Amino acid sequence: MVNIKDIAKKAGMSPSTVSRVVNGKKYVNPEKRSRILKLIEETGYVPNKAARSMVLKRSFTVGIVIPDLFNMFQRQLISVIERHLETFGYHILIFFAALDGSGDGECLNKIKAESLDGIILLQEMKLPQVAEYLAAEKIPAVACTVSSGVIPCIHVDDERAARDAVAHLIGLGHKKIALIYAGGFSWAVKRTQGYFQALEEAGLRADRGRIAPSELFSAESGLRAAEALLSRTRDFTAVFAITDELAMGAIRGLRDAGIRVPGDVSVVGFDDIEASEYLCPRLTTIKQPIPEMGAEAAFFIHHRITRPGTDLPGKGVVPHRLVVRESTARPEPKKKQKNSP
Amino acid sequence: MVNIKDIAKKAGMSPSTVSRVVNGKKYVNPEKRSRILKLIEETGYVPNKAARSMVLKRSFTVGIVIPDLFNMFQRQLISVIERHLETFGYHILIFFAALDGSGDGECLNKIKAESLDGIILLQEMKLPQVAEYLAAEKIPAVACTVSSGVIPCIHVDDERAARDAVAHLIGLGHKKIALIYAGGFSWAVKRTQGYFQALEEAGLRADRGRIAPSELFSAESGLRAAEALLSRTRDFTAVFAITDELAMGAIRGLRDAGIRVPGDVSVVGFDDIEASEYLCPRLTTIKQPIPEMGAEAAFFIHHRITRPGTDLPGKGVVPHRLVVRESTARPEPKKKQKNSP
DNA sequence: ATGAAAGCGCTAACAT
DNA sequence: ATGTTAGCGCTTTCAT
Repeated sequence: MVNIKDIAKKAGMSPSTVSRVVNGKKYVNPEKRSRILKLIEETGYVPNKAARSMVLKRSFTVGIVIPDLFNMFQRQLISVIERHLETFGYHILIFFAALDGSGDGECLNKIKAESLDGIILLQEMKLPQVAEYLAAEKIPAVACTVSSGVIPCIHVDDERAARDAVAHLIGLGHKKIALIYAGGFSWAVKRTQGYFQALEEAGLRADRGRIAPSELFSAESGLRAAEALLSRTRDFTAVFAITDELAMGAIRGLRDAGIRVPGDVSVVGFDDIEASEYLCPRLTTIKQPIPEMGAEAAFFIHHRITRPGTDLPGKGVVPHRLVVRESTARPEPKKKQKNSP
Repeated sequence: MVNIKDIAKKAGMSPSTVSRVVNGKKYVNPEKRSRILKLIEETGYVPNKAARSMVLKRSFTVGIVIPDLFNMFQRQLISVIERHLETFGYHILIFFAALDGSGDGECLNKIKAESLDGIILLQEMKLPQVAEYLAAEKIPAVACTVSSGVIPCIHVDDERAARDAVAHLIGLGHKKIALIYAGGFSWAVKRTQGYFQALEEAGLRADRGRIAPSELFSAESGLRAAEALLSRTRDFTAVFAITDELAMGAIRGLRDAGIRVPGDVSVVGFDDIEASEYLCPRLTTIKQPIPEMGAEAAFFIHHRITRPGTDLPGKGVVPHRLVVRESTARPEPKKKQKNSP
């Protein structure tokens, strides 16, 4: 690999001069500059990042911590963040952390070793040392969708959004609304709280039998949850799944059981992932503005790196939106037709 | 940030000793070792990666080059690769490259700056310099699903698989089979070739009017392609889409036009992404063994890094499999019922 | 405007 | 078994 000394030697100048050229500093003779530039071009020289980051004490990379089992929404979000960060000239290092926090310590060590310029959390780190380290080293951090102590967070109002989703169902006339949820994230508990609130506000009581826990956040897991729910009761006309992926599995489970969606049962999801629009029926859901969230997270980190001390503009709460598609409808007047004749 | 000298000073020893402990070398007094270990524990010391990689001339990171517009299949693949590489102790640096190769040069520079230990290509780099650089620097490289000159590649036999997919349709009795495709990748052209071959083998002639190009590989783009196809002709009973995502959009387009799938038109995809099983109807498709492919790519890179000179075992061709689900069926006997009465 | 020299944190000869 | 030293590639004073 060609290095700065090689260039200097070929140009008959010192490494300092080459460095100045590379970094666009002033005080260098235009002729020499162009000669060096040509040499760089010819040799394909690129400064070694490790050396650079060692002396500069900046790594030009920002870390993203994500759950090891990340769902589609998170995947989309990561992709957006990466693209933006890339634009700002950062590299992205991905750190996987177990959902249960068991790998937090190890993850922290990896983070420490990198001397990151900034970090974005898509995963809640339970380990207090993480926040402590970040604070002590003054490493800019933002969380996105997850809350992590004092670290600023970009997110929708999950509780309110979930309430909106369930309220939509109630508004349609549903009274018996099932819930499919999974745990492990603060947003997940907020969403289930939103469900209960909506019920309460409407004077409906939550029936424990209609609450179906899912082990993970995968579609398959949602399918299992729906099956379990169905094996227990069929006395509901709507389902709120706290993520689209869960809803995706739930719809499958419902249909497999011969239940029409939304004919017999309406389904609402949360996230609005790409696939939701291609399900059948198209999924009614809460849209999280992924592009905005990702852009904001990336921008904020960049801003804090280049101009430290800046605060997150506003509270970091981005607007959600109920997207009504085809998976929700009014409940059918009477299920048992014995009244009609 | 605490460094090796700090530890050495606190322990009253030299940095070398600390280094030996950290790297698990022999020849260090057990007592001193444990004292140092305790210090490391207390201070939370972690060796600086930049410094380490500078002297070792290894970065402990492998790069993954992916298309800037990566599809769901690629996303799943990346995720598998990352997990495996992580297991081997590598960090993963993601490089985005434009589909058209316009960013290849810039991308190469970034790669150069990193002194990567290895690189995995999920994107075809058109720029010859990339392969040259990799060869010159003896940086292990594997491609996955894409072919890139002499770089070994892990992939299914795309042409044959596509042929199998279309042959399945033909076997069902279909004679008028449409194609939805997009370009930019060698696998994409192989798949379309497979389509033509299957037709030819069956003595069917390919009708240009039934070939629908899609701009991108997104579901939305597939939807558009289906709409365009439909606006031109309805004279087909089956569709082969060269990716599941395209198929996903195509099914949507078909259904929106009041066409039943598979009642009126059968659809086959390619990839078998997660969502395929949750579509309606469940998508019949060619399964690429993502877990195996990812594992193999990661393993190969690790092997080449640790024991250079090793060759890719076999040709790197992994088996595909036709997964028959619900989106394909025999064509209905006669569309126009004027014959039946 | 340019070069010499120091130093970033670490490892690996080389001494001892 | 342990310490001393040099050096990885770069940037940055500090001289000149």
